[in-house]
Amino acid sequence: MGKTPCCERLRMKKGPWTPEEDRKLLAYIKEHGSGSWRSLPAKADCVHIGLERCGKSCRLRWTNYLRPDIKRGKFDQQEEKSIIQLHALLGNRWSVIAALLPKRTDNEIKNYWNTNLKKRLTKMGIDPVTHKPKRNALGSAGHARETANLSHMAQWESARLEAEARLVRRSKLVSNSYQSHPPNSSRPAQLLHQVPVLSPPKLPCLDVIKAWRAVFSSSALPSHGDDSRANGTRNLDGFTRNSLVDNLDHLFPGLSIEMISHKDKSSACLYGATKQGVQNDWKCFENSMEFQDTEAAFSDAKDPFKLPMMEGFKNFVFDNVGAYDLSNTMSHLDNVIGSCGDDFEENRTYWDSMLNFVNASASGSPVF
DNA sequence: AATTACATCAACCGCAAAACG
DNA sequence: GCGTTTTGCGGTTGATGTAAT
Repeated sequence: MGKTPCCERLRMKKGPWTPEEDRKLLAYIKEHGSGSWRSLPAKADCVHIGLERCGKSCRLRWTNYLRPDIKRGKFDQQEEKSIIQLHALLGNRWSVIAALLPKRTDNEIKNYWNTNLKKRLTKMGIDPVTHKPKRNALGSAGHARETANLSHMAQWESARLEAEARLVRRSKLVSNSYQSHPPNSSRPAQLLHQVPVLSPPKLPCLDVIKAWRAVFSSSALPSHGDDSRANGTRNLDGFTRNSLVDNLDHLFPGLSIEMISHKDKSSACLYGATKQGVQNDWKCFENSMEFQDTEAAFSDAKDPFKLPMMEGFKNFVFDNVGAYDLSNTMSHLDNVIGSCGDDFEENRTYWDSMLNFVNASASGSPVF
C-alpha cells in the first residue's frame, strides 16, 4: 500500500465543508444518486461542478452529515443503553453497531463513545473494554469460566449481528437504488437480480440484548426429557415463547422477530416481518397486549400459546412462511440449551447488572 | 475580561478488502 | 491472474465551543 492520499495527489481541498460545497454535493447526488462514488470522485466530475474535493471526502460528507436519514443531536437514554450493550458484545465495530441503531452514523456513535460513554464507565469503575468492574479484572475460576462462555456467546451473537447488519446495509442499497432508479426508469435489470429484495422503508428493529436476556431468562425451555422433542412431528404449540423466537430467527433469516415483555408496564409486544413471494412485498405482524400480570403470563411454560397474540403470530408464521423442517429446529434448540449450560446464572447476572447500572445511572446518578 | 483546561465532533489518515480493467 | 483504484472501516487529530479559574 502506502499510496498517496487522493486529496494530496489531486491537489483537492481539505478541511471543513462550506455550505456552498454542501449545496453542490447535494445537487450532484440529487442528479446522479449516491450509489457509486467511483463515478463521482476527483476525476472530472467534482471539478466540473465546482467541487474540488476527492471522492473519499465527498462520500464521508454525505454519509456522516448530508444524508437525509440521519438523526442528529443528543443521544437519548435508550440509544446510550444500546450503544453500551452492543459495545459489550461487539467491541469497536462501529459500523455494525451503527447498522443496528437507526439513523445514527458510525462516526457519531464512535465519537459519542470516546468522548462520553467510555469516560462514564471508567468513572463508575467499569472497564470500558471488557465492560466488567475493574476490581474483578483478575478474577476467580468462576470469572474465567464466565469470560469463556461470554466470549462464546459474543462470537455466536456477533456472527448473527453481522448478518443482520449486512441485511440492513443491503436494504439501504436497495433503498438508494430505488431513489436513483425508480421502477419505471432505466435501472439495470441486473441489479434487481443481484440484490435480495428487502423492505426499503422499514426493517424491524432487533434489540440483541433483549433477545439475549430472553434466552437466558427463559424458564420456558423444554426439558431434555421431553419425549415429543425426538419425533420432530409436533407443531409450534410444543414450543415456548423464547425458543420459538430464537429458532425462527435462525431458521428464517428473512423473518425478523422481536418480542419484549415489560414487567413494569405489564404489557408485551411481538413483532415479525417476512418477505412475501417474489414481490417486493413485506408482510408484517405486530401485536401488543396488556396483561394483569405479565410475569405470570410469560412464565407459564406449559401453555404459552394460550395468549392470543402468540396464537396470532403462530398463524402468521404458518400463513407466510409455510412449511419448514422441524428437525432443524430441534437440533438448534439442543445447541441453545447446550450453550446455556451451567453458566446460565452467571450470564443472566451479568446482563442484568449491565441493564441495572444503566437504568440506575439514568435516574439521578451524578455520573449520568 | 482574559486565560486556561476540557469537551465535542467533523474530518482526516492509513489500512484492508473489494471492485475494476 | 494481477496491478490499480475505490470503498469502507476504525483510530486519531485539530478546530471550535464552553466551562472553570
